[in-house]
Amino acid sequence: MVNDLSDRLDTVFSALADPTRRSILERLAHGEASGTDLAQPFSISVPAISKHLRVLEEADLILRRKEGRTHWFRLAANPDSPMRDAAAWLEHYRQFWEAQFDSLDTYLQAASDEEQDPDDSSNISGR
Amino acid sequence: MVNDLSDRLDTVFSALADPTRRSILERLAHGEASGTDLAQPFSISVPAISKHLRVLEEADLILRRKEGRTHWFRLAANPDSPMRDAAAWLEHYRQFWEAQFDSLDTYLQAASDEEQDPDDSSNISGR
DNA sequence: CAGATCATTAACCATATCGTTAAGTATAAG
DNA sequence: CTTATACTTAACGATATGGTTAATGATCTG
Repeated sequence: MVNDLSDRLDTVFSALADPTRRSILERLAHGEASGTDLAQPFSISVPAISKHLRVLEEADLILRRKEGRTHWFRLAANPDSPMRDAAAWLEHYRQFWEAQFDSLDTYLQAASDEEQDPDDSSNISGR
Repeated sequence: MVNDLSDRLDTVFSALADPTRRSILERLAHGEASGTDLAQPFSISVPAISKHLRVLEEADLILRRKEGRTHWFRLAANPDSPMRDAAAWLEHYRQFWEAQFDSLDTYLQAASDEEQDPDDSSNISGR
């Protein structure tokens, strides 16, 4: 099990860096599915899917339940899902990215406001 | 240059799956820095840093500006940054994860009034 | 029991990744 | 011109990743 935040981020980002694994997660967002269900849409072999499922499971992104010979998989939704760590990490940068993206707009808006509203001395940056 | 969404997600998630690269991005969030600046905090060799910078650059996460012999790097903040794709992808799942984490009655309530959480200020999805 | 089904593990291969050291390129400074 | 500085490229090695086929395990079904 992965405990350190940086290790968790490594693990979750690399788990998400594969299109087959992202597809599997998308499928699981619609509900629990068996290994066969999950393998069906792909042209790769069943063992390859099995390995992807293992990667997702070890990243704590999915959970496995065995019922007879069938393995059922579902998204691991819990308060310390590594997905939250990833989302939090990205969110931090999203704010930066949007601030940068908005800066020209904001500048132009501030410049035009200044003509009508000279009282604007506030700092735009939130961080 | 990476164009397909799935390829962009592959590229950005794998770029983010390395702690050194995430550290570099964190450093660059504070402002532009030279290669030397960026290499300084790490115990790895300068060529190793150079490679990480190339990976981030090719993922369109950073931009390079050459001034004499010095290379200056900054975060690539633009409307179609792949970081946005990554954030949007995760955001979709974050909602699912939080919905699952919330209690059953919250789920039932959400199902009955079928409205968005007014507290949710992080909707960045363009779709 | 015998065979079919669901899935994993083993063994292998090709390619990618992350690091190294050594050499090369380009620019600045003495 | 010579040397120092900033950085990249080349060549290499160890390990990881993503796929394959073949074999194995475990459970259901006739």
